[in-house]
Amino acid sequence: MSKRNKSKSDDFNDAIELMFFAYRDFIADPDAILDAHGFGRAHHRVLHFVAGNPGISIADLLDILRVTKQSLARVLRDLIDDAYIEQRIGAQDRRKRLLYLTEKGVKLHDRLIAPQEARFQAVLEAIGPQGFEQWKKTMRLVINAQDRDNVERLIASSRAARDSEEG
Amino acid sequence: MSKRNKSKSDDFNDAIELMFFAYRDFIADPDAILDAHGFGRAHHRVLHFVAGNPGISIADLLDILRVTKQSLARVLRDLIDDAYIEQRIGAQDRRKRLLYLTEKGVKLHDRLIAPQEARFQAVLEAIGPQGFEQWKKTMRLVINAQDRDNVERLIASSRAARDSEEG
DNA sequence: TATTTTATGTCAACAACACTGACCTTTTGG
DNA sequence: CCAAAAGGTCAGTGTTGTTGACATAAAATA
Repeated sequence: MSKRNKSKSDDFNDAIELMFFAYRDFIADPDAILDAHGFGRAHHRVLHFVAGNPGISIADLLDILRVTKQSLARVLRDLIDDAYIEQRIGAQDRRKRLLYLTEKGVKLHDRLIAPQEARFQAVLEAIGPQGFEQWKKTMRLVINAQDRDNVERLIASSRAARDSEEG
Repeated sequence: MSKRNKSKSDDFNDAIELMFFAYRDFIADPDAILDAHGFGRAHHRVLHFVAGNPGISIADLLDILRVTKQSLARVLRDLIDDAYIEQRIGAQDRRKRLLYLTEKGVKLHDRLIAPQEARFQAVLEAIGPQGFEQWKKTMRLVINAQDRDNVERLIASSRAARDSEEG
């Protein structure tokens, strides 16, 4: 018997490669749409998290994206100049610039997530609701333990934002 | 009953955000190690796929990474100059430059994947072997349908490469 | 009220990593 | 012999990230 059994290190290597390839395809979808607008992935990320967290402050957005404010400023400037995002001065704290998608911004964001939703629709159809829930549960475990609570809160708040629009 | 049920669009948005955050943490692990060597993520990707596919040609590596040869050339030059990777002229086709990790390259690659293996070790312990297999099955479905066979072949060949070293 | 801190904006320089386009050599295969 | 394939390289460009420094307005505090 020279044939080796499947080892743990095999399993983990599979997982590492699956993360790479799955993310590569997942993120490649919206690129063509972005290109047509002269935008990049950085713009996409900003649109997405402003969509999910309307009224978010610059500081909070920086925390999510984990980039410097100079880096954020560039893409945010593009999005504001082209009227995809608007800033409103905070009511309680007038130092804060609260970010909202404009109607135009909502439309672009919808177009960007459409192929990603379609991708997961196909996954859901293939494995069923239970399997899909299992997968999400597992993905949560891939996230750093100390970040999980924050991510849960973010996901919950973006649900709430979507509910109040669609509902 | 003003409370909305959980909708499909909620599920998909969860999935999209989980992909973002899981990948962010997953990929952040090796960065500190890379920094110490003056390398970046591009170097990591090259090391990883040469490790999994010893003797791979430039063209095949370009197919996997989906970058231009000019982009690959830069990081490959760094890795060859610092003796992490060596090139051998193809025996059958002398035009080909087959890539192999040196001993030094193997060591660096081992250090880079260690935190990622540890991450998935923790996931495996939390959900068990069955759940882990389910997760991998689902991740395969996230990959573009037309790419799945290629990815399967790649994963299989990197298993074989590891087996012949460790076994 | 005076001072400090916070939130944000902005300028400049730089680096990593991707791109396009062009051109070159070596080797293979018809 | 000659076209095609595999690879290397040079030059220029763009996106996205970084540091560091400095500015302003508003809030918080002494």
